[in-house]
Amino acid sequence: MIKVTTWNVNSVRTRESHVADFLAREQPDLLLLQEIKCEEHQFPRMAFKNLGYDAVVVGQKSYNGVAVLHRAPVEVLHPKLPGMPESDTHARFIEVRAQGITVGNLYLPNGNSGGDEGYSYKLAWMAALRAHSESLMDADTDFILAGDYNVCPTDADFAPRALPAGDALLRPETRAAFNALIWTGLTDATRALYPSETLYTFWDYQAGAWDRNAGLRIDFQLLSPRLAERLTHVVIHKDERAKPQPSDHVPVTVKLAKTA
DNA sequence: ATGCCGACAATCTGTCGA
Repeated sequence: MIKVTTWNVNSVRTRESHVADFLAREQPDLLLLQEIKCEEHQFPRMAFKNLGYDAVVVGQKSYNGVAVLHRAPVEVLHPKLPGMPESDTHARFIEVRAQGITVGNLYLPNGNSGGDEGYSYKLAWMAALRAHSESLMDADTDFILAGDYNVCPTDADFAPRALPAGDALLRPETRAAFNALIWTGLTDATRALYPSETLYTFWDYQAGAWDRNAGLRIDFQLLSPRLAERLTHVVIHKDERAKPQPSDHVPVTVKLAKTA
């Protein structure tokens, strides 16, 4: 069995105790973090090392940033998304190899800020992610692409009035790009096990979104075909959002059965 | 709800998030 969790923590330094509590309680093999909002030297390694977890970190000052916490050794395959230009300095992707699986941890651009340029960046990022998935499929790799996608793929993935019309998370071009990624052969783990339930992974801090359950489902674990066949459990750790000083996102865990 | 909350950098207000 392998257990992998993705979690946009909205600052790993602010959420250090929440992350430590989660590791101690849930013991995932891999914890994929997004929006750590710090540089690598600021990452609170010791708090997690004490629990038996090491970290590989791709950080930057103030914004973005991703990390993978792991108990067994991992190999870093890519510290940024293949296909994006060198000039792109956003810390949004890290891919590791662990326990016979390639795991891409991603923080996809929001696309609502920066005008046309900001939205074009989102679409370029999604096109590169799709191309990367195709290349992994062509190589017959077992892989997971997980993280904060900043996409509501269908109208079932956001609460009524939780987003304004025309938001970058639900524009037709955004959804088309997400579908194109899925159509490389990926399975949305949550929908594979819960095809028609109302499920969210994010609730805005504003406007009482949590109290009104005005949420979004934007955190996904997408599985390559053989891994999809091994999928046994998906857990959306909704209780994390009710804690004091929570992230606006909650963790999403998948469990995959051992290979036969 | 083109900003209600929250994090960050800077220094108190601006930017970003989704």
